[in-house]
Amino acid sequence: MTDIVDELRWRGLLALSTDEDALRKAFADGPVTFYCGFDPTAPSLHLGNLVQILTMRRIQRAGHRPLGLVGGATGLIGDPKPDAERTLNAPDVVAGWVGRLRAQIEPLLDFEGPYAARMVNNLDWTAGLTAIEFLRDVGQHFRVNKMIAKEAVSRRLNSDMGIGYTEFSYQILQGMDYLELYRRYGCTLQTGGSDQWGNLTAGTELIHKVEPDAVVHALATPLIVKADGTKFGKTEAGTVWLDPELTSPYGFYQFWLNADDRDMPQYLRIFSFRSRGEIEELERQTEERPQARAAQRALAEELTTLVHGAEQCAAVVAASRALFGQGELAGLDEATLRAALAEVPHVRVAELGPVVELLAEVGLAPSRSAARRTVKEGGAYVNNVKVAAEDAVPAPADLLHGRWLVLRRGKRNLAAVELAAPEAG
RNA sequence: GGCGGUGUGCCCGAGUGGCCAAAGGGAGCAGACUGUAAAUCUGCCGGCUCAGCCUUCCCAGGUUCGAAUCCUGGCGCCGCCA
Repeated sequence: MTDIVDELRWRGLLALSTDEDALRKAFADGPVTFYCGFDPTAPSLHLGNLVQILTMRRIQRAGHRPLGLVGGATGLIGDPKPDAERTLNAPDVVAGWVGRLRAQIEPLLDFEGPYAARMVNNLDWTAGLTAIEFLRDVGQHFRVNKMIAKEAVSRRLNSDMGIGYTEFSYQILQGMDYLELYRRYGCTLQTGGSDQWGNLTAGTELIHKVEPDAVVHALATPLIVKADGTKFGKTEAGTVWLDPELTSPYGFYQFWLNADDRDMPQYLRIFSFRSRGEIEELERQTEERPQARAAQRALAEELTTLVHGAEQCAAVVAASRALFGQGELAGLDEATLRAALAEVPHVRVAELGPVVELLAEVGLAPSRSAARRTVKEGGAYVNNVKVAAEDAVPAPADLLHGRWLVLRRGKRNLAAVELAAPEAG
């Protein structure tokens, strides 16, 4: 059996750690209770958070106990960003987000058996704390000299905007979390992104001070850097969220399917639960037959199934095939067509207007002027047939099953138009 | 509080009275090529009832036949001084 540290290293998930040999020994000596925190700063987690959840899942599978922490308290304060002050969210909003994040993390961890996971909320041990207790009992262990040395804090201190006391205190709260989890559950490892390194070590340092005998560790995953230099986890539409309301399962699947070949080895290792042999085989296929996109398909299906379920995954795979199948739209039965179109932007009209109007209405073009340009450039399609004239109007005969039109702009921007059924009687 | 500077389209940035819907770059979009990838080349890149018209250059007034460009007031940002 492979050592989990070796595996994480092979997968490129190990950017920083406190003491690798000590950590390796701890893993070997028996179940390690470890935690990773997620702050409710939005109604959903995103792909960056998914790296952390899946890393927890990996460590759990290697025989260790995860604590999934949702930051009901830290989410009220805000982790300092190097470039800007965060806006504070209302307590009831944050509380609502706590519940949503929990629901996203839980299905990805195992809550049964000897290595059962547990969810915790740091509001539980901070809400009742008085200001005096906080300053005397916790504050005394933190040296401001060290606190201002942390990357995000020092960047802000050296900028014109400075940093507010609220955000400055963040690392104390996160340090307390680790100490609290050490005391409550014997937690001896915290994982997180490398941007969290300062916060991770704030915790280990605090524990070393107040629990001299404790041996605790921290482990950070690297920032994912794409081959083209752009930020990972974003599309033109913005952040890729785990919540199906914010990013449709179709959009989620398409994100992976459209990944750059050069990023595939990295993505497979970080996100896939396939064996090393299978991953290397997929990497080989990408090199030999890139046009088949075997790795993209495999990873897209694996992750869509994991996050959205097998049923949703099958639906979006079918939808993608139907919508990108070469001109076979007319051959699709209505149920398949309807399911496929449910995955793309959709508009219902009472009568068929010009193509330019439909493109703008369904959102494929930001304005009619832009839609007109697209048609002029030959980038607009109705049912996979290029629109030739600027003033073209779809004919009733173009309707699939008497009511559907598939609009496309460019190669991959799809939308559906549905003709509302005529008034009965 | 004083003095000086600055505010242009998604971002950076040129433009100091008409030839300005506004140079150039970046981002983005489309086409060719392809594999729903990357790279490259070409075109586009305020809106509209599109060979024309309408609304823009921080905001509000003013000068002028005509203002992104000049004047007055306001607001924001930056720097130096107190």
